[in-house]
Amino acid sequence: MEVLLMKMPTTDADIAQAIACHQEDCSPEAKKTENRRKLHENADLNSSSPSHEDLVDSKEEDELESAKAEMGEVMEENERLKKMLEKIQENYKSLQLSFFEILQQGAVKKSKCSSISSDHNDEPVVLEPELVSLSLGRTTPMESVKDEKTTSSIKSKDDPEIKAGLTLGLDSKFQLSSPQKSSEDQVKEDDGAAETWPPNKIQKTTSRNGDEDQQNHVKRARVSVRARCDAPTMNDGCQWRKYGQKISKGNPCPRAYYRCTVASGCPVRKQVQRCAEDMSILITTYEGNHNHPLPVSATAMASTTSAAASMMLSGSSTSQPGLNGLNFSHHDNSTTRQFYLSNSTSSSLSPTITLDVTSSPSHSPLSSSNYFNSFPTSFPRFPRSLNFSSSESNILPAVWGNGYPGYGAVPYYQTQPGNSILGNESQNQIYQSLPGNNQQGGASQQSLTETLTKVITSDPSFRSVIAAAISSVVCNSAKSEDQTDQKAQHFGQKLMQAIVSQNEKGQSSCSSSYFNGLASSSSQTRSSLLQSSLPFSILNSAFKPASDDKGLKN
DNA sequence: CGCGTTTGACCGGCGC
DNA sequence: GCGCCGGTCAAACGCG
Repeated sequence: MEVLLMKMPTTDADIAQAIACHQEDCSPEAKKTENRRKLHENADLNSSSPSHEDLVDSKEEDELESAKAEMGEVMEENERLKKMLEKIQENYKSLQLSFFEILQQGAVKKSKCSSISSDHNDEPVVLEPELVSLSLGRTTPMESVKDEKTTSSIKSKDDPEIKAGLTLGLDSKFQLSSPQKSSEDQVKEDDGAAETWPPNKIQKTTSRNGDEDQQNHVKRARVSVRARCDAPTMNDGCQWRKYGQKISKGNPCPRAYYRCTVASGCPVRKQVQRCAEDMSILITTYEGNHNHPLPVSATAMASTTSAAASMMLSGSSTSQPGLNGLNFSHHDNSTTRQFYLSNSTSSSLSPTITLDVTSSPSHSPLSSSNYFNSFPTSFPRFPRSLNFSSSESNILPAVWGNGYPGYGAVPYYQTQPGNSILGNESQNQIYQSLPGNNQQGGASQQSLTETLTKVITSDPSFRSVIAAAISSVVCNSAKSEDQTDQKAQHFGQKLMQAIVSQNEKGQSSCSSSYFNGLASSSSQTRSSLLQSSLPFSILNSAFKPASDDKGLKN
């Protein structure tokens, strides 16, 4: 049983090995041999005192009897253990089968759902069977359709979103726009369709099932990026239009609401707000997925946020208590990286993952822990946070922060006294050196891309995040017999290997070890692990043929 | 004139 | 039921 306690057998080979080990250690044959050896030793010793021969004989017989009895017991126990092992093995297999059945059922539902949606919207809607697993215990696709129907009937104003194929609204459909994609044809990052972003729309839906309602809430993932930034907004490569501003409670700085205007009907929104305790920190919260091709420079940010969201959702998509609530934390030489996975049953309507790309925590008045504690008003439980506070990522916000003069309000570095204490001259230099009328400026965006690339390749946490997202594609592809998917799978595996090797070369991190742990398992174990612990739809659009999105408007 | 921002009103959820 | 709060809308306004 020690074997079982130490390591659950995950494959048939493991189980067989466990049984073999157990037999080797505790088999009656082994015991018998041992007893015989002992008896022989005793006999040798006793032979030196023939006067006690009779006594010895009777003793030997007694010992023999007791040994036999002991052997019998051991054999019985061994049999019991064998049976237990077999039972466990059977249970494991049946559970595995059930799991895959659930996945397949989800796929069928999703397909039906998509077809219904396409009928409803008069727009071709891409079937995304890969997204199926995401609804694992979270939400049913049908419910999403219900949401959209309700929405469309209640709020016809937002029809563009719906017409654009905005069905199956799942915020969880954060998808990574891969570098390949951006370098190629800029296929649609996401049929983004999948967003029913405005929370009130979802909230409007009268869910008959509280559980499903909760599931919807859980799926509404946000990615919040904390960055030192002088500009009113970060230049993430997208075009944004401000549609509102509010003074939120507990923060003297107004929160600005932006909507993506790259394509009409794009459901992506972002909220921009200065950190109350450090005006130099800009908190940008992204929600939703773009339903249009993104500029090259925008794919970097989209990829980052999508991958981060995928990590978070990978935690929320499983109901294992061991995963949710985990606090992965690692300390390297100079920085602390933290990855909080909150309980999936969090009361927070929008689980948020935070990418902290501010300078080193020691430079910021907000240490990571303080930062987390500063959240309770909006996210009462544990916000999920990826803290990329490191010196090398320090320049990132500056690049993001070159801003859109045409979009932003009065720059905060002019109006906010707090910014006068910014000790980040390099940021200002970068910002000021950028062309004033640059909106999709090549230079700045190139530098953004380069910076992001730097960060991604230098930060093991980032790599892990992306690796996790990639792995989801690999898993999806593994289930598909489609040749394209197999290619994608092959590519994903290569990429994973590359990332893992990068991680191994670099500093150790919790995230990387997390990923390495997955990668170092046997392939069978790994695939099952990944399937059970990671989101399955994060990256799919990245490998989707561009034609898949041709039905979308814009 | 078109486009984007501003800003007060409005809406819905949530807690008491 | 009421008030608070976050989020959105849309008319008014400004700018090029």
